Amino acid sequence: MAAPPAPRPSARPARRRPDRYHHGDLRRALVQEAVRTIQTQGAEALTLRGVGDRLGVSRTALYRHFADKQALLDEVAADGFRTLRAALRGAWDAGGGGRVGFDAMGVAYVGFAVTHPSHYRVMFGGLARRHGGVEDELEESADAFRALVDGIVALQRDGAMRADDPQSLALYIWAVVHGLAMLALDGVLPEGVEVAALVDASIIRLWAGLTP
Amino acid sequence: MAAPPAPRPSARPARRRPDRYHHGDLRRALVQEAVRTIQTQGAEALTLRGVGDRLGVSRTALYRHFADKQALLDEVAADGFRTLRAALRGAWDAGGGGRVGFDAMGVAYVGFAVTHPSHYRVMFGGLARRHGGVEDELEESADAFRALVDGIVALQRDGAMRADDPQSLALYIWAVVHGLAMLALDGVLPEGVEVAALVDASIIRLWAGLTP
DNA sequence: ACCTGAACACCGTTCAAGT
DNA sequence: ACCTGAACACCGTTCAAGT
Repeated sequence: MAAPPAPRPSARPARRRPDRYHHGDLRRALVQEAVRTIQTQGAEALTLRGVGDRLGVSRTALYRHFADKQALLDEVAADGFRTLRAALRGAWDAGGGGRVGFDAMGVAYVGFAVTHPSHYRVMFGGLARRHGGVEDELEESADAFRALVDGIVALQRDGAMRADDPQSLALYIWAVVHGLAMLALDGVLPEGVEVAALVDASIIRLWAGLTP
Repeated sequence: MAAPPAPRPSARPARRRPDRYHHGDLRRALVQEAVRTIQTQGAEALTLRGVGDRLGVSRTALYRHFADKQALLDEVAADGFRTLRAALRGAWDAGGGGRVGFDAMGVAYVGFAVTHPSHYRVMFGGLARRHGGVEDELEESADAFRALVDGIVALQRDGAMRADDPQSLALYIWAVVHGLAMLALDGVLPEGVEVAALVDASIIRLWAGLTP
């Protein structure tokens, strides 16, 4: 078995190159650490000091890569929309498209929110601010939304869904799954109501309004 | 017409009782001021110092009436649910019940969220914490939910809505309006999409799944 | 270019003290 | 009982300074 590749062999003159700067890509490391913190401890536990500490970096190092804390959160949100879009496309493909694939997308959407509650909240919490800096996030969220519209168009082509404006239908469907996700996250579902069962039942109700 | 009842006539000996402590009901004043601040400046602008200042009271006076800031927010949320419930019942009654009244409730629900965005967020943001202190808020939110269930039962009695379990139907309908409200609040609706038009179209789609 | 340490303004909360 | 002022721990952010 070959030895692991020497890490940047000529890059350290003495023993470690005085441990100059910790990261080749601190920006990425910061986002990853923020995502990890949010997922494990919640968004309110995310402090710049904590992120820096855990990365072995000063608490102001972050400002070399982000304008402020919100800019870091925007990047976290964009990352979440990328993951969500991949989950939606994966569910659609795994279901072989059609109504099965479409339903799988709905389940996958709520499933993402329920398994990443804090991340999901950050994703939507930041979108409200319409001014500069959220372009990346808006781009990614639009991409995720497009996965839904694509499914609708495919279903319409097969005559499986009514021929209304795809974007209008998509907004309505998005509202349904987003509403289910938020109700589940906010813990307002009465005792004994399983999220999965509610989602299944809702998708059946939903389809009654979507058939041609 | 009889004069209005005198407000505790013997309760103030001199003229104002040396202005001792500012309020007969500081607790209520704190909640009102918090609601006002949230409505006009947003929830992130709500600081205990600011509320105290505006009421001419020290910044720690609040702790005589609330365990902490979150307890104040819980009260704010409960107040919001009371207002929401009244708006829903009012819409139902104004529409004379039936499908017209039901649709009016949907419009009123989203309307409340859109006109009180920060308050609406506080109402749901606090519900997630299942531990002590939110009982008032849970009570009020359940009451608002009941306004919806009552409407469903009435419609079912008239044969205007399918005879599924009212609570399950109510959760589904709540998810739709809550999803619409949150999408509108989070500013993710594409340019040119009017909230009112989206709500109207959604209610039509929704009804397709609700008729018997 | 990239990172650091000290400093600043602001926050929620505690607590001994006043009436 | 109800309120106050000083103090504490914690936060995001700025900035002059280091390499």
